[in-house]
Amino acid sequence: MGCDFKKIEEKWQKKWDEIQPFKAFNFSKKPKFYALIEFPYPSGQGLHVGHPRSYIAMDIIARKRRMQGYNVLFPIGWDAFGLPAENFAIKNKIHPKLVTKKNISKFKEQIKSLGISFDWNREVNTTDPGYYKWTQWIFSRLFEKGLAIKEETAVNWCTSCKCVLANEEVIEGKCERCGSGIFQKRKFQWILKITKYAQRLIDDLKTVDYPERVKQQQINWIGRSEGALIRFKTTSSDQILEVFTTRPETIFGVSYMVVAPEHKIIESNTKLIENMEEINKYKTEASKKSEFQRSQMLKEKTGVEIKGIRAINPANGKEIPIFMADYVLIGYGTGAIMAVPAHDERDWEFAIKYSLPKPVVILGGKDGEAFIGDGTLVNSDFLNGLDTSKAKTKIIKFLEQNKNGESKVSFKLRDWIFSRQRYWGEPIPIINCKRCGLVLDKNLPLILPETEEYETSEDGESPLANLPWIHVNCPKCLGKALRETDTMPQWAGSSWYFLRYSDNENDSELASKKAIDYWFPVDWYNGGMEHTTLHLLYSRFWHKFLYDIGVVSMPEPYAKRTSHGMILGENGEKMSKSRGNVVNPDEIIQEFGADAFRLYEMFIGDFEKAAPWSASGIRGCKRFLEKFWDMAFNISDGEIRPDFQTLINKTIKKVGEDIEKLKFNTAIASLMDLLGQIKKTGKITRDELEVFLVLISPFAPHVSEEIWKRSNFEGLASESVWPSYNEKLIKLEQNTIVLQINGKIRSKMVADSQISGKELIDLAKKDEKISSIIKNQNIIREICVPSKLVNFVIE
RNA sequence: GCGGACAUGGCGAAAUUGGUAUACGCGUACGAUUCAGAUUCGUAUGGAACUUUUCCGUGCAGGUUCAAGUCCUGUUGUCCGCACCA
Repeated sequence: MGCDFKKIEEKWQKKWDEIQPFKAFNFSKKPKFYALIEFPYPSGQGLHVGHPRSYIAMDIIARKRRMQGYNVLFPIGWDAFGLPAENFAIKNKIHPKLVTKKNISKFKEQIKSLGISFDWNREVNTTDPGYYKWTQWIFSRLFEKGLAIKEETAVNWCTSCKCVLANEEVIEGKCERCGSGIFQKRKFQWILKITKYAQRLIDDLKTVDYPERVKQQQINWIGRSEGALIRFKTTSSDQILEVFTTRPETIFGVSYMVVAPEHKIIESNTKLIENMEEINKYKTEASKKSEFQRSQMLKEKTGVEIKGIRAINPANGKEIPIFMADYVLIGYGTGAIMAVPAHDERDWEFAIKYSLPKPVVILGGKDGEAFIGDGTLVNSDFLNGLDTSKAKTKIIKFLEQNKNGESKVSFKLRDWIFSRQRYWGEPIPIINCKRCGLVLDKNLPLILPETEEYETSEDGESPLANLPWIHVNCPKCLGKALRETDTMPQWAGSSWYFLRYSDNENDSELASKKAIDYWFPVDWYNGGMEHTTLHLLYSRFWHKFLYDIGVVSMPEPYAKRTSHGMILGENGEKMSKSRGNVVNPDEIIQEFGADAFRLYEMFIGDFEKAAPWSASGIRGCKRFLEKFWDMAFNISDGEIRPDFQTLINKTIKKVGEDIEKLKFNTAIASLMDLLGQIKKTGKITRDELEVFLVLISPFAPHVSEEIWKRSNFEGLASESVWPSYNEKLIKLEQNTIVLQINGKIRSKMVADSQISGKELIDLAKKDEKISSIIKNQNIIREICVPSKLVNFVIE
């Protein structure tokens, strides 16, 4: 009997839309389960075969939870602000709003064709004013609490996107999106003080269930280091040079200071500095280098001495020179360091190049290189003879007493640069008033104005700057004022979208406290590793802020996070248009059906690892479904046959446990195995079919639903009850026992699982093969693993 | 350079506390069905040899153990993250 999968799939997708078996209920007597996938950016290329890997996996989990009696929230939405839609709009002269709308409907159609059990009533869209009203609302609260500030800082500038980028968006010195080089530029920007939450973002990782590599990556990104802040007086009357160091105990080994090219000591001492020309030249050259170029040059250090001012070592009062060099970064610590060449590799190289002294203050190093280990202090006055850690404590105490420094924790994490010179984003609800300063526009949502000109200008001004929209009256003094023209980055809307799902139609709050308390935390969140130091970190930060102001009741949004691997092209390379190895899910579904597609994506390999697509691999999944279809109409009334009790109970256990561990590939393998065993008998009983249908339905829901219906089971397969297994039935009455001599397999036998170890050994000795070997041999040891093996050790 | 992960047939991959290595699928070969092809079904499929049997096999070299894909030490390779972070 053939099977028209396409027709069946359409039929059940329509039916599910009507009956809505996947609707989540706010407040229910059932236990709640919140399953979340990263909502997609609806790009013009449509759905990629990589997207569904996450959706199908969470769909399987969501479907299983519903069958286990949970009130499941499994929502989807659209992360629709962002550059690609805008670039497409510019190129094709279509408003990004229209492009986005079109893309969303395409995505929606594609996702629906996969039969994912999303609750479509909960759909959200970050570009909807009813949604971004609340994104702006959160920004406003951040502003009120002083966590959103406008400041001139060094920013990453992408010349191609004509836009600033957050630190997290710079990958190997290049733009995350377009791959162009990034230059450092000073600019007034909106900044979110994520660094205020750095410690908590590390600490609370202990309270959540994330993969170890995700935690580690976040910890490394935040980059906590303990040390001291030390203030060096200078020969310029009121100029103090502040440095951060993790090795304050080496202070007697300081032979010079270094400041970053962007350091403000230059501007405030132009009169004292004797070689301004030389310095300005160095500064200009440094600013011309992109961050990528700067890191490519690695350890080749350059610098220039700042003549005219010297620093004074607070430990011994000695005067030392100050250099400017681009191996010191303005963005980390204080943008200045105390250089200890004998005990720091970078300072060592610099000191060699510029013939500076390298006084040794810790014993233990070799000649000709910097010693960075621990040891005993020498040449260090009152620290002499102490070991590194004691010296550290003592010097910090000394500095504190003299008010020249204190212990300090520093983070690599930089504040989040939050403004973008772009059209297609949430307007920042701030009004610039000459009299009142920055004033919140409380009239939300602040609607993104209509325009035909959404191209960024050459000078890097936002397209909004040219619109009459910017003229507004100050809400405080009612005088003439101007609107902020930068927009928020794409990461804004996605930093809280999971909250909106809990109560997506609320227009008086971002979501009611009651709904949030009911659904949160998210029980299981699956997403890509590429978001570990972007969305995942940003959203944890926002959630903590919302916790602090009482909007949410727990400090972490996600109880459990997992990550899927990428789906690669058939050649094992990353799928991309330019490589010509992109697989279009529409074509696959057209040819093999959604169920085969779903099965194959889960069967392809370890869920957490990258896996290459295989056109022939999906064929096997399709065959399996066809076999199943044929079998299901070769049904005979009756219970589970005794011969199948063990295997079926085992399979229930295996499939259930494997789903929880994301081992979808082995869950499917065990279903294939079971079907193969049943098929050998030429028929399937009704009870066997029922169990099999329930187990396979999360993986292949359409065909399961159809067979369920045709076999006259009650209701929907999607609403059936997940079976339990009987542990007693899993244990075999008889086992194959492996018989070994000196650890090598020599024979096998079948034995009752009840019999004792001693009896087993006796039986083994009687085995024909074994007895012929051990005859005339000295048995030194007899080892028995019940119901598994017997091993005789002979000389 | 630092941190993390991984290494198993022709391919994607399985393998509980150390206890039958290669489950399941793909591919391939042969056979059946067919006018033929596609599909489907059946059988076989790590390597080697003197083939009812034996030996060798989980990147490489050692070690622990009655027993190692699994544990330990060293080593090579691949991938990922960070990268002058003071």
